[in-house]
Amino acid sequence: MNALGDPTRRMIFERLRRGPKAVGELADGLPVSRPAVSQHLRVLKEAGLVSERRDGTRRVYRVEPDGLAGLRAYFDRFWDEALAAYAAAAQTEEEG
Amino acid sequence: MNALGDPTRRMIFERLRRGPKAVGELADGLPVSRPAVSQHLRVLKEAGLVSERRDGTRRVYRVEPDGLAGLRAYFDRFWDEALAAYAAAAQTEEEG
DNA sequence: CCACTTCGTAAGTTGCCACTTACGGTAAGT
DNA sequence: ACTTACCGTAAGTGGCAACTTACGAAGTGG
Repeated sequence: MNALGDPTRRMIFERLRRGPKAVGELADGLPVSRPAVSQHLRVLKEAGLVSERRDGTRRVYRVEPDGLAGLRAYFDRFWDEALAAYAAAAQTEEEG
Repeated sequence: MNALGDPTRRMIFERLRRGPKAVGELADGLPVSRPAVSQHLRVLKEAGLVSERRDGTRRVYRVEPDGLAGLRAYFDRFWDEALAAYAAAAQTEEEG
């Protein structure tokens, strides 16, 4: 969650959702240098949102479904609770 | 999305999902001062995640369902695309 | 009218983090 | 062995944002 706070990191993550990409590929078209992308990928990796596969001298990164599922679960739970609280408040107001 | 990057702001938002709360209420129990909470609430408000209602000298904040729905939609779309890309990659590998 | 509560904002400071450049390491080709 | 491609990391810097304190505005009650 903290990991997706940075806009650049979100761009990287969004590019990765289309499919696996190497670091250089990701850096092309992004307004930051390749090392910067590399550092962002480390953060995303530590957050469990991406994983890495070595392919020769290249490192191919891809979205990690489990990490993404965690985020989804977080928001689903949030959604449910918020909606329940909302309904409860509306009913309380109706009764009062 | 940027708005939920900060941990303190997430705490505030999570407290708000249980139901509406005033600024002072939110600040109690949080490790930051009341003005800090107020500033965070402004950010959340500009992001469309919370809304404000005046009640005497108090300002009661609550989660804005539309904003929350936007986040949910973002992740749903992300989830779908990532999964589709994943399935496509798996099939390509199977064929190859 | 005055005291009290609740809050937003202004101003200033500090710490962090996103970024760059420079470097070293590993794999593949010739 | 040499070169080239691709990448992670170290080191250093700048800017931003999260925080504090201080203050003023708006509402309520005696």
